[in-house]
Amino acid sequence: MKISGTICGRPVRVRFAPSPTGQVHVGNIRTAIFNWLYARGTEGKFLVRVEDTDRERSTSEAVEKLFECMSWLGLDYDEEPIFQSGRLSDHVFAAERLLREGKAYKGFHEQAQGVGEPTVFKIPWETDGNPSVRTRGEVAIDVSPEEKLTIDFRGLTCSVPGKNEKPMPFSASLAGFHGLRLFSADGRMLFDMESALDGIFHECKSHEFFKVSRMTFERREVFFDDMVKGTLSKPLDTMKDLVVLRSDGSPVFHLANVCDDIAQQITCVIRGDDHIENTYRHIFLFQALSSDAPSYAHLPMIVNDSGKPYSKRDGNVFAGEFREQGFLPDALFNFLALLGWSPGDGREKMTKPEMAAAFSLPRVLGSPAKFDIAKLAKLNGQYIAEMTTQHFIDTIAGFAKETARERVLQWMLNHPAKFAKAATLMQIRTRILSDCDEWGFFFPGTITYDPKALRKNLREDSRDAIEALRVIFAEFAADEFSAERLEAATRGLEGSRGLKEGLLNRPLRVAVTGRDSGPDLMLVLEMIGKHEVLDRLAALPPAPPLEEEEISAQKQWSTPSG
RNA sequence: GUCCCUAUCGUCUAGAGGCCUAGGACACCGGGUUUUCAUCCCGGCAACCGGGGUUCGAAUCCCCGUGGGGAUGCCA
Repeated sequence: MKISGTICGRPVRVRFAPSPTGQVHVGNIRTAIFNWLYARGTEGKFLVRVEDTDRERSTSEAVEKLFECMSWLGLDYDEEPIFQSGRLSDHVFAAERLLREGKAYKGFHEQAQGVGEPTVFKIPWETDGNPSVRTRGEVAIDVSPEEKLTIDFRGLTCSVPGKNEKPMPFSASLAGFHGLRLFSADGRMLFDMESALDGIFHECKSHEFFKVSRMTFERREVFFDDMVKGTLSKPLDTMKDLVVLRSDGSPVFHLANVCDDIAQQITCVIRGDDHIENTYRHIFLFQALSSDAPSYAHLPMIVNDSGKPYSKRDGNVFAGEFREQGFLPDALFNFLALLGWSPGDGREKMTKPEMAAAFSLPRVLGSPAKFDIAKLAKLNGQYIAEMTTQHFIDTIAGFAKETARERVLQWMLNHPAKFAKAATLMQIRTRILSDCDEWGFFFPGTITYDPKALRKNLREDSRDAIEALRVIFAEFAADEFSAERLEAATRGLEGSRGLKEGLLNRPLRVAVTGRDSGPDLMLVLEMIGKHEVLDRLAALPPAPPLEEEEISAQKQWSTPSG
């Protein structure tokens, strides 16, 4: 049973609106995922809008990467994507309309000669009957009397006492100051804006005051019900008018974004909570353009260990990096969906349809989440473990091709049967696909030795035993080189030398594979084959000396603490 | 400075006033299985930021702090 696909009767339409900057950040991916989940869970539409107005960074290559990333993750979308750059005339037209209707004005500051003036959207003065604005009551604010206070249709500018009474510049749109009155230090009223309103708005009158030490006004605030965070609000007297068209006539993000949301008939904007401040202003823009503001859901950010936005410095950030390291798209999708959201019943590993069915915006957390790569790796390993062996082999093969892993490709090409067998043995211990780089010991050729393993497991006595095993193994016919016989021979030597059963396994493993852990040793030996095993046993390198780092680490360990 | 958002184990989270002796997962530590490792199973460690209220009762509601983040652009 699916949730109804409508809000107030309108079918759900959400969008993913990334800027194509070459790489797709995990934060953006998660935003896309939440949008997608919401659309799919409500039988709504998931749309894409490429916000490519930053021409410096937006290249066709970047756009291509973006779509490639979405398809990799299985983020299928419903209508033809739109490109913001192609909608320039619409944006400029909207700005002209705002100007014509007196909802915007030209010029903000004194501009340099010869340069045009920006178009500025005015936070509307008149808000009676506006369902997004409410009154919060009378407030009084201290003003620094030594600084000038000016009022005109563009807003109020003054200074307010900060720390140590030091005047801090303050400016805001006029819309926040209904019923404004200015007072001097001795409590005398200097100005009552009510009577001056006509002059300010119709004759562009400007007022200047000195020695104002207090102002009172009726505070009003813009508010909306965020589907994630609940009711959010901001006083109008803390807001400024915003530029919608630059001096050169190009639209800024706010205008383009709102126009396009209107054009795409977006019913719900799901985006990062770094946009909350924008939303307060966008609501007025929607209204000014005769459109109902969509509902909003602001997602908490993904942060690093220090609580800062997760960035390049913190490890993998881009979809491409996860892909190259061998994370599976479904695992990454699943993991990211669980950052800030949970189905509430303890389920973690879920399919896309399961997530879509369980997803709901009110269940999304309001607080930021840290990116824990270890948990992703575990989940990725689970996805790998649950593949059929054939699927795993195909996945590794595809991955090796895609990431141009020459060595791995050579193994596949030259020893297909052995490769398949190696994959079978390694699947359960693979967490990320790039782990396949470590499979070299299965195949003929030089192997690398873990120096620590070599030192620990191949001292003189065990080297002697290994040599004895080599001689025994050499007696085997090639077709007798089976796990059972190898096992029997090894156990036999241990018996005759009075060694504990199994004691030779580790030295033997290190001698042949270069490492001290891995799949069943005898199976591995059988796979590698008589010829190669004997070669390696004969060419055993000496144990390397302790490296300096390790020595100092050992010293630290042996130092009694406290 | 001002404004906005935010606060449960190290991490992701469950938690809608009494089901809470705060549950699960990852990580970590022990034990079992595996002659290793991994998987799997069992167990352990480990949290309600602080202070005030409201209430018979607060992790949960309110206020004030504090910490973290964001905004304060003719960036997106």
